[in-house]
Amino acid sequence: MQIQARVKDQSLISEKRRQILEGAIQVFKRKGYHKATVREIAEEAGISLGSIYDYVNSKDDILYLFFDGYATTFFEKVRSRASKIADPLRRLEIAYRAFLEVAMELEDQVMLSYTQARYVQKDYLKVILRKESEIVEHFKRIIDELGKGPFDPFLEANFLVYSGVFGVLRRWILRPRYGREEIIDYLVQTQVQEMIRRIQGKTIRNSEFGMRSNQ
Amino acid sequence: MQIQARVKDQSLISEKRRQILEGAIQVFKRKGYHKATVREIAEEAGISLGSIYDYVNSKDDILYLFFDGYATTFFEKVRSRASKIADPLRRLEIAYRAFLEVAMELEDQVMLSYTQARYVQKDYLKVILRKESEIVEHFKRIIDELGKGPFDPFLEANFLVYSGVFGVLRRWILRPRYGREEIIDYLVQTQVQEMIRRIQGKTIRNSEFGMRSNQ
Amino acid sequence: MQIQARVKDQSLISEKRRQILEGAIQVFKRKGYHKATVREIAEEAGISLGSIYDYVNSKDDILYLFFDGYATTFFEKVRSRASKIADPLRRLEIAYRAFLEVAMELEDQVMLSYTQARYVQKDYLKVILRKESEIVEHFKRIIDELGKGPFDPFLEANFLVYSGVFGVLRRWILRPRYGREEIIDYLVQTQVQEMIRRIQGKTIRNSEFGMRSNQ
Amino acid sequence: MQIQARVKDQSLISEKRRQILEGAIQVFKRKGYHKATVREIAEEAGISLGSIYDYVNSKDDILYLFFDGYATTFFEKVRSRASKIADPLRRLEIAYRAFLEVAMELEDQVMLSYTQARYVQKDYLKVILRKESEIVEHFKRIIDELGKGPFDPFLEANFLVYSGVFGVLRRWILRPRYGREEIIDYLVQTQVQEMIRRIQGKTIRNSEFGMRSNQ
DNA sequence: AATGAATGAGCATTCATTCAT
DNA sequence: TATGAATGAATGCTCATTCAT
Repeated sequence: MQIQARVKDQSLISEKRRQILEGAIQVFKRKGYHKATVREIAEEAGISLGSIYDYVNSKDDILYLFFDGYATTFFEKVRSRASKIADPLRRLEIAYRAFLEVAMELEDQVMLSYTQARYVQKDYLKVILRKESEIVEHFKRIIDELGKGPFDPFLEANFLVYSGVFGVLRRWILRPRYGREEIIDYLVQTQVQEMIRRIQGKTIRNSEFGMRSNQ
Repeated sequence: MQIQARVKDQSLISEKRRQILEGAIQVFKRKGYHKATVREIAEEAGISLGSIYDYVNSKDDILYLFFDGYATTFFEKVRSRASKIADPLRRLEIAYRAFLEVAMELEDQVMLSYTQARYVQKDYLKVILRKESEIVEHFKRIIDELGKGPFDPFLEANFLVYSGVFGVLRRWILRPRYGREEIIDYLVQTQVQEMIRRIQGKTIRNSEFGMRSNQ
Repeated sequence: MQIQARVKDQSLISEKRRQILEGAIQVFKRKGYHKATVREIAEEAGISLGSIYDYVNSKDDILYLFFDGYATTFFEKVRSRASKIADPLRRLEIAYRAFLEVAMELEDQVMLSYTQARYVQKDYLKVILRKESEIVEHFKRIIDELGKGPFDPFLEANFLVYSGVFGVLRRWILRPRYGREEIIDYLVQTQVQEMIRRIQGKTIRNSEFGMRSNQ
Repeated sequence: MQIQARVKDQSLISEKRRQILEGAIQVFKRKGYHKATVREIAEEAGISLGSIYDYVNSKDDILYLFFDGYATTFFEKVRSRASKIADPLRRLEIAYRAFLEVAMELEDQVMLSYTQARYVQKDYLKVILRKESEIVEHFKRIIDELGKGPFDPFLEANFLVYSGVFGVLRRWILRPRYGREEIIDYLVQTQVQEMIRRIQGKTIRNSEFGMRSNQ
């Protein structure tokens, strides 16, 4: 889905749109999509109000661009941390951990994505959902390699992804009590480890499992 | 938190507010809180525009009343299905199943609750969150009775509740593929059964576990 | 100008209208005619909202009734204090002093009358102005008896009446500094005494002039 | 007290505000502040409804701007006609005459100022009253130079100013009968001349007094 | 390409008035 | 007669979008 711009220079378009999105995210974070005004976004982006419409056709477009950029970034970040480790058990853990870390890194965007999704126009929504489902597919492929378990792997993958944003979506209740790592460990052990057990009947011991992937 | 009404008759207030909320939920479902107009809510509720303001002081109040009613109803429904069964293992399963069923029953409201929560005014939000956390407490108490497990029971309870709305929040992707019962069974078995296992080290066999609680 | 009432009983009408006006004056004082709501007037009057419309046809009517009542009361009060003293010099002073005292007594109504007059409907306005001009006529007649002076007596009478509400209309600046009597004496001596001097060429000595008429 | 504008260009702001005020005064004259709608003001001002809010934050602001502009203009006009004549007797007469002429020149604004003053917001009111009291101070200073009279000079100054708008506030009754000059002469002779007499014991003969100051 | 002033459709809210009980 | 719930026209204000410069 290509958004039309009045301006021709492609590299200028990318640069300005990046600027606009940066501003928009700040404003969306503060007040959500609806209460955000284009004026405020322009100010936050350090661009003139009129100029926004040289790069975007409507306020809706900004939301779409946000989702589009977010989905792309998210997926790329997760994939870039994918390991080449052959062992599918470790691969799943590492991929999930990467997902959790990226979700926390982009927590504002994740939050926005889950609360503002319904406001993108129908035709845009499809594009976004297609992108979002790539991440589910990514996990499904890894799960498939584990072998056949008692549940449909697509369902498992969907729940895994859903579980992965628990720390972000419930942060207002979790944050004051639990540290980032605590939540990550909890999720890795209760979701990934148990998924592996139920598919392969194996229990991975803590000594070899649950180590932080970074550092 | 009491919402003032211009009208005195309490039973009339309840009745009209119910009517208003019914209309509001329809409209919120279609367009979300912000795009919903009070006019449209009035129409949908079969009440005149001006009359809405006899029962409610602002559009914000309608959102608050929705959340308040939703949280109360939800909790009551879940609690009303609580069993007197002494066995804490079965109690947890039955409570969780009840939660899942109520969430699906009230799916529109659950959905709204998760996407529109940020739009309630700050002072109202506190009241609502207090109510919502009761449900977490409810599960925490049941979990506590299982004994001491490897994770903080409040964290476990929070995740359990979060997992319980998976089927609703992801319905657009799950619905076309999986039936209600399939999702319920999946969640009961992967979340409750495995939680029990990790706390008590017991595995409940499928033959005695995972049966539908209704019928 | 007769205001129609839905109710027949004349004495009931008078009584209720008095009640309504009492409430209305309180509210008008607080917020002026426009910001006063009929609901608030009803509350203040201790009468039901709907019932107001049994005695009055519109909010405008209330304003008219206020002016009508005010003008009548004012004139009657001033006239009732008129003396039978034959000396026209003393008569003028006594009448003016009576006017000042009544204006201060009814200061809220005087104030309302001067600030809200423009909001009565055109056809009502005529009736009110006719009544108000009676008071000017009253003074003109007294002035006429003084003899022929250098200025048109109607102009003199008008200014006299205008000067008489100085203490009320400027009370926010005068009140903190000057007492009631101080203002009255100032006006009597500068307006009445000098008017007499310019008409009759006489100066009334303070010993025989400027004494308070009451007590 | 500075009113914020969305627009930056100061000279544009002045120009448009002038335009808005011009329109507002027309509408206020016709229906008073409350019945005036912003829509109507916009039309009368030849500006779009939305644009009004680029120069003003609320309808209240328009009223404030009116008062502020009026008080400033009035004072400047009066002061600009102040003479350098050393004789304080003549100075008082000339200043009063200037006041009367300005009041009649700005009669619509004077009228509005006296009837709509109560509708400005509290915090704005202070600013306006401070400005208005400058004119009283102006006269008090001139009176002070006449010497010590029987009454408090601040009280005298206040009444003088009050008397000065008689012709405007009572125009509906005076206008059909008396000309502008007739009213001016009446006020000058009865208020200023007699004030001088009572302070200095002098009578200024008509031959040297009461001549029009212009032409 | 960039700017920001101008536009007006759209919305929440108020309140005089009506009318069923 | 009295009551107060119901009605909807009217109004202040916002904000996405356009367009002249």
